[in-house]
Amino acid sequence: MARVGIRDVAVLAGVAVGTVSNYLNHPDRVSADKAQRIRYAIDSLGFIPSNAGRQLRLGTSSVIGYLAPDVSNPYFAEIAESVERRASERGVTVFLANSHRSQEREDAYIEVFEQHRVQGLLMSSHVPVEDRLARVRKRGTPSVLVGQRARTSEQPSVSLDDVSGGRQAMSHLLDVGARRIAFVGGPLGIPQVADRLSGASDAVRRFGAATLEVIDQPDRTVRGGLDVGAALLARPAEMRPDGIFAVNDLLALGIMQTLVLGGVAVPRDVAIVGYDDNEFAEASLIPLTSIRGRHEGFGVAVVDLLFDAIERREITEPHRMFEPDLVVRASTEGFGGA
Amino acid sequence: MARVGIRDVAVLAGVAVGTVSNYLNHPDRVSADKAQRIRYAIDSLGFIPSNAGRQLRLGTSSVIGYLAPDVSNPYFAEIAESVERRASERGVTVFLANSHRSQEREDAYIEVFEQHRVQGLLMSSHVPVEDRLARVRKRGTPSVLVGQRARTSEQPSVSLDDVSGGRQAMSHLLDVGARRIAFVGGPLGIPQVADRLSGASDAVRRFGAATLEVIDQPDRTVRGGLDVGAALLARPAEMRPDGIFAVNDLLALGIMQTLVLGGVAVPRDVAIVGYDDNEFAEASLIPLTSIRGRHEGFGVAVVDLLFDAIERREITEPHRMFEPDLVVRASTEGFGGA
DNA sequence: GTCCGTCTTTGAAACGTTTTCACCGTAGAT
DNA sequence: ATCTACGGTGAAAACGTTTCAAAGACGGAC
Repeated sequence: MARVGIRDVAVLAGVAVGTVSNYLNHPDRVSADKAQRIRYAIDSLGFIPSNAGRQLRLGTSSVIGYLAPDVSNPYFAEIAESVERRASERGVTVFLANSHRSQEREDAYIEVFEQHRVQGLLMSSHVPVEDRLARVRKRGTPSVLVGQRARTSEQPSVSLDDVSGGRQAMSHLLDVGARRIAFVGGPLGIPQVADRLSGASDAVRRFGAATLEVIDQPDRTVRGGLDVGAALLARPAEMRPDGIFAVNDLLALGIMQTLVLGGVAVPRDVAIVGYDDNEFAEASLIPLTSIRGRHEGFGVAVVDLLFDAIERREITEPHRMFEPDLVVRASTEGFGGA
Repeated sequence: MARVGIRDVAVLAGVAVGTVSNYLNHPDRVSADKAQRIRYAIDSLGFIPSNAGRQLRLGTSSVIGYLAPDVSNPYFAEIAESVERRASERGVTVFLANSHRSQEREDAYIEVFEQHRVQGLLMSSHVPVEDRLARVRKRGTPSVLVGQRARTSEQPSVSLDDVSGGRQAMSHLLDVGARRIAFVGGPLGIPQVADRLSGASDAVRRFGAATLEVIDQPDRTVRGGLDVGAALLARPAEMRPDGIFAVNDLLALGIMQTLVLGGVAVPRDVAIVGYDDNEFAEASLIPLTSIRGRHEGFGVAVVDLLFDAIERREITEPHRMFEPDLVVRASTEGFGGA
C-alpha cells in the first residue's frame, strides 16, 4: 500500500506535477479540462497531500498548538473551544495536548510542537513558563500565555484579572454579612491562586471588621473539597467560618456537599462563593455564586494576539486582561436567614 | 531568524550531516568526542529537528490523533486521558481535536490528520462513521472507533456494552419500586442512545408490570435536563413518572435540580438514574446513582488495538466491549419513603 | 503574414532529514 | 611489515511538495 503522491496523480491525469500543485493551490491558473482530469485522478487514487512535503517546502504548517494542564477541566475546555472557533475562522487548525500537570510532559509536548513547526503555541500552565517560552520564541515559535499574566513584556499573554476576581468574591461575602471568612485553595505558589487570595485579603483589609483564614488545599477538585468540608465539620460549630471563598467551583461544590449533608445550612449558616462559574455551579441543587470570566472573548483575543506575533506585527498591548464578573446565586443569597 | 537545520549543526561541530543524524538516531555509532561537540552545537544553536524532514524520509510520524465530539465532556476527557497515558508508555504522542458535533469539522479534522500522516486515528462520534473510516483505512491510515461498537468487522472498535448498561439501570429502578418510568435522551438515531434504550425497554418487558415512557431530548446537557424537568413539573403530579433513567449524568442532574427546587422529593417521590458516572454525579448534593464504564481500561485497549492495526498484526477480536457497572447512590436509595 | 501579449503548462531546483554505501584509519593477528 | 576486521565517517540520493523561470499555445492587432 505505497502512499499515493502528487506524482501519481500527475501521471494518471496526464499532466505535469507542477500543474497538479497549481490545481491545489492556485486553482485559477489551471484550465477547466485539466482541472477535471486532475480532480478525477485525485478522487480515484484517494490522494491526500502530504503535509510533510508541503511543510518542508514552505517552512511552516497551518497548525497551532494549545497545551493545557488538563483539557477535561471545564475551565480549559471552554478556552480550547473558543480558541478553536476563532482559529477555524482564521483558517488554521488547533491541535490540543494535555500536559497533565507534569512539567516533564509539558516540556515533551512543547518540543513535539516545535518539531512539527507549528505556527505558534498557546499555553496554559500552573507554573511559571516565561523562561521556557522565551527559549522557544528565540528558536522561532511565537506563543501566547493563556490564563496567566506573563511577567515579561516580551511574552504576550491573555488572562483574567484574578486580583479583581478575588476582591469581588470577598466583597460580596462581606456584603451579605459574613465576618469569619475562609479562603480555600492552593498551592499558594500558583499565580492564579495567589492573585485571588491577594484580592480577597485586600478586600478584607479595607473592610476591617472581619477575619480571613487561609485553608491550603492543593487538590483543587471535588474530592479536595470533600476533604476540606469534612475537616470543617469536625470543628465545633462556633469555630467554623461563616463565609467560604473557594478558589474554584469544583472545590466549592465538594465543600458544599459535605457541609449540607453534615447539617450545615447553606447559605443560612455559611455563604459559599466559587470561581470560574462552570456548568455545574449553576446546575447544583443549591446554585453556586461564582466569579465568571467571559472566556468566549478569550478565543478571539488569544488567537489574534498570536497572529500578531506570528506576523511580527507591532504588539502594542502584550498583556490583555479580562475583568471577571460576580454571578450571585443561592449559595450566598439569604445568608444569616435574611 | 532563519531556522537552524542539521546542516548548521554539522558545520559548527565540524562534522558531516550524516554524523549528526547518527548522533540523533543511533547514538552508539558515534564516538564520544564528536558526540560532545555535536551536543554543544545543538545546544548553542537551539536546534530542533524538523519533523517534516524526518517524516518525509521515513514516511510516517510518531503521532496518533484522537478526534472527539467534545473533549470538554468529562466522558471523552476521561478517555482522552487514559489514551494519552497508554500512548506515552508506547512512545507516541497524541494530538486531540474537537469536532464539536459537526460532521463538517469531523471530516476536516480527519483530513488534517491524514495530511499529517498520523500513524493511526482514534475516533469518537455521535454518528456512524464506519464508511468514512473505511476510506481512510484504504488510503493507509488505520483507526479504532472509540465508545461505539463498529458495525463492520474490518473496523476495530472499543466500546461499552450500552445495552447491558441500559438494562442494569432500568432493573435497578424496578428493584427499588418504580413503575411509571421515563427514559430521557436522544436523538434515538445515536447508537449509544438507542442501545441504552433498547436495554432499558428489554428490562421493562421482562418485568411486565411497569410502563416505559420515552422523552426525546436531543440536548444532552444540564440545560437540556432543566427543560425536561420544567416540562415534568408542569404536569399534574399523578402524571409524573416515579422513576427516571437519563441517558447521561448531565441530563439527570439538570432534571433533578428542577424537580427538587419545584418541590418534588428525590428519591422519595421519584428515583433518578444517570449514565457515565462523571465527577459531578458523586458530588451532587443528592449523589446520583449512575452507570459507570471503567474508562481507565479503555486507554490500554484502544491504543493496543490501534497498534495491532498499525503493525498489521492479526486482529482476532476487533470489537472489544467493556461491561459497565451500576453505582448506587442517594438518588435512588429510599424511593417511596422506604 | 508577423508580431506581441496573455494565459497555461512544464521541468527543475529546493526544502531538511535519514539512510546507504563506500571509504578511511586503527588495532590486532600473522 | 603486511593483512584483515572493524568501527567511525562522509558524500550523495531519496522522500513529496511548491515555486520559479522559461517555454508553449493561442488570439488579436497591425
